Amino acid sequence: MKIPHIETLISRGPFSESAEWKRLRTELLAAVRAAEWPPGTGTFTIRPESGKKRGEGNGVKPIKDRTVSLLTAGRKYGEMKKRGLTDHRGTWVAEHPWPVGERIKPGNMDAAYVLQDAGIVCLEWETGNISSSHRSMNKMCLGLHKGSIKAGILVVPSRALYPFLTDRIGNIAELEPYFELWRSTDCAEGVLEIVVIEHDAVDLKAPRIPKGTDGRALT
Amino acid sequence: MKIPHIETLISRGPFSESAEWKRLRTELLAAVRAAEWPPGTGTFTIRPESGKKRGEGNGVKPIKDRTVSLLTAGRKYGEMKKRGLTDHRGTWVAEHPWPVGERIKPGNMDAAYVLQDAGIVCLEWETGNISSSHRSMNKMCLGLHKGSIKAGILVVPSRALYPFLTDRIGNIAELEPYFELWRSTDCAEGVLEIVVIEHDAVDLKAPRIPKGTDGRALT
DNA sequence: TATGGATCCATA
DNA sequence: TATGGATCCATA
Repeated sequence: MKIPHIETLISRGPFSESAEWKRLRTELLAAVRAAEWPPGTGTFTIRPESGKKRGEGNGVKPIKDRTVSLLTAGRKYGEMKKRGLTDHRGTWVAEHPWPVGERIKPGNMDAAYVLQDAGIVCLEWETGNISSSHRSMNKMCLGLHKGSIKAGILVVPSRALYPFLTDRIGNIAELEPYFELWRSTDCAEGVLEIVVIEHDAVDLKAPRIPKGTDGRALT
Repeated sequence: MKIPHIETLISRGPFSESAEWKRLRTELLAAVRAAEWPPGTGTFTIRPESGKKRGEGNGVKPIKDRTVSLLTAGRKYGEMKKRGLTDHRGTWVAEHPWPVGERIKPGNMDAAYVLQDAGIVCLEWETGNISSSHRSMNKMCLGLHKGSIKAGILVVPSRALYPFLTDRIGNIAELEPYFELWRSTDCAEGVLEIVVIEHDAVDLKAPRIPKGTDGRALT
């Protein structure tokens, strides 16, 4: 997978300049670049078919799988907790709960790295509706505002990849008008970045990425 | 329709204390209270049937219609523009475009009041997915941040009304963890409020609010 | 093409 | 019940 652009919205304070963050960022970007289609090819080739119509084009669910599993090596927060493993310092963990919000638990992060000292680096890979990307960004901004995360990274498709995926998926173009708002987030320190992804190649003979409704009786 | 709660997130500067704002707010709340079901009854009676399952419960689209038409008296921005009417000062107008964002036009407001001096009071009635409420809030925060709107009001269902409507509709409970973030919006002046709505009564014999064919609905 | 929305899904 | 999706719709 290509990364045509990285938008750095916030980068402030000692952690943003630390060797640890540089290492984690490099690791994370390498895992994003390792996303592939079809599986096992080492590159991301998309079938150029519009995703807007029912049952056509490419679904989005499998796209992030390899990145998350490369980073976390299969460590999932919930499963580890069942086995009594609750100290994740120094590792990436999938499905890590959010440390913000008291009255309502705000769901899980796609992946998180728990720092040795204190704080969390959070990865959100957006494959939902564009409006869902706003919730992801807000969640990371809230974490930075409250000081409960040290860095937040959102991964979203480029406008070139967007038309081939399920209609109205999160994409960088529609987030741009809001950059100014997120840059102005009231936080003492931290990092907030949006990583843009794009297919390596287009091939009419590439298999479609299945949509979540395949094999299910929707008719 | 009942208004069990109004959450005032921002209220700052001269406009927030002006007689004009007090008048507009009263007008707006009266129009919200005038929402009704079934049409013509003067009260909002909901059929207590879960909206989560396919084809069951109540859709959301018609709920805001009466409020918007009472406020705007049928004035729609697009239609008036066609007839050469572009000065809306001193009136409420439906489907008013957003004055924020240059590279991408960020859609329309449900209703807006154009002030005599400068600035706009914006009403967003959220009947979309909860994630869509985040986009609405971000849009209003961006408008306040840039000074292009004077007030933003979001209308969302209470948690008591929520279960009877289409699954995952915007609701006040899921927005609460983010109040702290929106309160901290960097803006010089303005008003930001969330108006919570709830049915007046429940009746097993009330007609269902019809659902449309969006999303994963069939036919 | 572009944008806000509306509707169900998967899983804990 | 609760939460983050995933998918398709309506309209300009």
